[in-house]
Amino acid sequence: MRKIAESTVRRLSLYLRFLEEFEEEGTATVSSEALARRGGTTSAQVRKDLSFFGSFGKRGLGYSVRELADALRDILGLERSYNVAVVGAGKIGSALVEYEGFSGRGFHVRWVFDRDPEKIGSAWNGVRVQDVERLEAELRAGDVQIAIVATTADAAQAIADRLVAIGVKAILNFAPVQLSVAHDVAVKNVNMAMELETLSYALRNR
Amino acid sequence: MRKIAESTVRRLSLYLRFLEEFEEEGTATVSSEALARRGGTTSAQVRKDLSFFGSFGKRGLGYSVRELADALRDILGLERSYNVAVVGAGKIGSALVEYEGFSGRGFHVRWVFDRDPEKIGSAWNGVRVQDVERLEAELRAGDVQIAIVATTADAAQAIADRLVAIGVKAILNFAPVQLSVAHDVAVKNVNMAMELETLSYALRNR
DNA sequence: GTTTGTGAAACGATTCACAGCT
DNA sequence: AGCTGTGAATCGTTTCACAAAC
Repeated sequence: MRKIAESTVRRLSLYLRFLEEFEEEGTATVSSEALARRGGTTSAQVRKDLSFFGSFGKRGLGYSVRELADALRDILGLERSYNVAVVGAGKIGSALVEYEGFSGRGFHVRWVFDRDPEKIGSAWNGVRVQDVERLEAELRAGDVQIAIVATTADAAQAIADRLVAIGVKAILNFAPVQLSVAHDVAVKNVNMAMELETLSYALRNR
Repeated sequence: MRKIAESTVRRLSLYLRFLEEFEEEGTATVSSEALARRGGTTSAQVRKDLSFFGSFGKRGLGYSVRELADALRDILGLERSYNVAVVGAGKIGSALVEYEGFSGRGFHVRWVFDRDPEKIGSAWNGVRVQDVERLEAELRAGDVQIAIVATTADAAQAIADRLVAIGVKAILNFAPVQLSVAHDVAVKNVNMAMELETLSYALRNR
């Protein structure tokens, strides 16, 4: 399949959210224009994004909200469900485990690891915090698809190496370091300090 | 000043982090090549990014780590400090308040607001959680530059409207909605479900 | 008449490649 | 000799504009 830009995939994910809102509102069809307005983009952009994957609309009519939402879930791989492991039971890890938006979309946190003996053994949202030493033992047996690294900066690379060795192919990294991994592993970085710095830059020029 | 791409600003922020690492390691000068390697980009990209703001290196030699770091802090607006208000004292809000990476970079959380009476009055990291009804009263008096919205999806837009009315010009939004604000207000969205969905898409094609 | 789907045009970002400085 | 700074070339993304479908 042709390579799709990251920006396109992010917009598809946005469109899906809007379609679900439309669905709740009871709207049966939408035009590319209506979707674009809600997403702060243009109708041509919406149509181009969709055109990479097929044709989902009816000319003169627009898109069936239900059908397009199903198509997007299929494109994004969201009909299946994912087993997620969180490494690092700090505040961020804890926020993620309890985050509603995950399980509703098929992302199930099955494991939480930490190295702090104070935390090991406590249960979070029904998931027991385990010693990070047991990472390999637990995850090799289980069927983990996605790992979330929410450790300190200095521990993150070593954890990533261990996750990759186990066979994890997708990592969401909250530690403020650039992880280096084999090129067939997908890494997404969320760096809150960096986000604030781009805001700082934006404020500078006002 | 010429408009700079968001992607460029994000890389500058990354370079700064690397420069600080080099500084700790005691390295006095770096080449664009060395910076590029650490950031997973190219030397030409590094030089081009910097060239938008001036010329900071010495031909044949590279960049002084100290000088370039200072220049980047200046460009990003990080020599000043920011007063930050967090709205929404859930898990995410709490993670942010205690996040080390913020105060070290001049982002000081001075206010935390919530509507839950159970939370109001408790102190977080030395900051007392206040009733969100007092948002205007508190922030008009204080000098707030950046607001972090960490409320539920349904409350976020109303909070954003109130923040903008007070004069806030920069919002970091963790609620999974697209905020609509006046065009002179900078909004950065961090949407963890969306990040996981792009990982889901990445896994699909392996 | 309305709205899609899509080549072509315009725009923007990255990479190349080299002159110029140290 | 080594590395920066930068126009020019390339590559990728977004916008335009319109023929085709309903």
